[in-house]
Amino acid sequence: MNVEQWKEEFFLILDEDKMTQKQKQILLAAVEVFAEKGYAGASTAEIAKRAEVAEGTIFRHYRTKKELLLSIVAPVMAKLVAPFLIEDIRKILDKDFPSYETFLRALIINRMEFLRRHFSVVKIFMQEIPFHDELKENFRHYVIENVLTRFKQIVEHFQERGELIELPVMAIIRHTATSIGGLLIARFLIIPEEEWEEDRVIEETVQMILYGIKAKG
Amino acid sequence: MNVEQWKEEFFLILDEDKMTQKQKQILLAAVEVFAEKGYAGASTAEIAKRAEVAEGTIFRHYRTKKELLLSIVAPVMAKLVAPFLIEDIRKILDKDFPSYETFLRALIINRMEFLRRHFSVVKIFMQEIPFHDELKENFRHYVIENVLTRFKQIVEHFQERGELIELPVMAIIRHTATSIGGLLIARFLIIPEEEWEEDRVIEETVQMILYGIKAKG
DNA sequence: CAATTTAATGAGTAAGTACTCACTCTTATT
DNA sequence: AATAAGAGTGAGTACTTACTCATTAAATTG
Repeated sequence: MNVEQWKEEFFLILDEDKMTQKQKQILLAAVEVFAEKGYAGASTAEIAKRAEVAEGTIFRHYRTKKELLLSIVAPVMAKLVAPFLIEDIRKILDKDFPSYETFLRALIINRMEFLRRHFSVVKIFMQEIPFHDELKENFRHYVIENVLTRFKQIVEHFQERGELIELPVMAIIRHTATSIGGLLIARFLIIPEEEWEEDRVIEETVQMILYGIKAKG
Repeated sequence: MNVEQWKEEFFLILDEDKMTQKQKQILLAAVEVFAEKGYAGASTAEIAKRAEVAEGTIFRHYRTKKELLLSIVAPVMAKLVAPFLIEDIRKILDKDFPSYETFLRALIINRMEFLRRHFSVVKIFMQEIPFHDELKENFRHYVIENVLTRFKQIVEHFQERGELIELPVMAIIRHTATSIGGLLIARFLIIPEEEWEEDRVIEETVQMILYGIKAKG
């Protein structure tokens, strides 16, 4: 995966201007090593070496190794829920998303773009979640508070309009999220080297989510 | 999660009889610590302590820490693909699985039972896959060789019979696996404490996979 | 340009780390 | 009961770990 690809975007999330050159090198190297070996398996010595920086410099900017991890992961996690941060989702519905299908398509494209930019950091985040209570807590708060409540509104909206079946809202959300997540994992984690016709697989996925895989008639 | 629950089954996979009492304690403790802190974050000192065994005893039975990890993970991985190991899947189809729906339902129930028994070890396995090439290689071989080829046969079979839509086989497999995986992750990882009406959510999942979430008419 | 703050260094430290080994204890075999 | 073989031990080893601190270099300010 190409470092250059997400580098700029990554520093747009942090406030890059207030960082020294060496600090940027440290973050870049840390992302690399954390993604490769995991937090526990990564040594500050190696991060320093790859950043071409003295080990002490790391601890001038980050008091502990864990603080370094959080400074990488936290801002990306904040952006992870971005598409659900819209103040009043109901104003967006019908206008921008006249159907669940339109919404679905936009969501998939949006999340694909996000992962293309921040894959390394998201990978670190997912790898480390089981071992750090701060991450777990933070994630639960973000997801439940923002994503889940908005997502519920959306599903209920289209259920009221008769476009979605009357299964439990959580079941529909789970199935939608799961199907999109599966596509993203296949695309970026399992077989990233394959030539993906993204437009086609997105359409296939939308179709399967909405109409299932059973033949009609 | 309940240790007692999977303990017996776990030792059925290994050949328990040829192990000493202390060796069993070591394995049990290792599973516990690996699941909690990850491989790199787990120290042999702590494993020994929890197993109530001297640290040297661990290395009497396992030459390295990694050998200990593999001895836990390998046999469970072998069983992971069990439902697809049937010699000739075509003999099973139509007789035991007259429809994809029947097959789906059986698969979900089977995998749920499996996870209920081996959740800790599967968790370790999934946590460590990114960091150990042996695991990655082994998994790829098992999955591609066994699961994928059989699964392809099954999907093609029901496509020929006109029960499944004519999307690419891999797309259908991905969507099926993804939907089941999502259910299992929600059930055992994200909200295991919730009271799950398993029969109901299984039926919901089967329905959504086959018919989607769009209302008819 | 001098003064002061801030960034960067790398040798040093105490607390781990996985693993070894000479030894003892237990169990099975003759 | 004597012998052999394996299981279990825990102090010891060489090495790595995250983190500190006195010192030097660079940048910022009056």
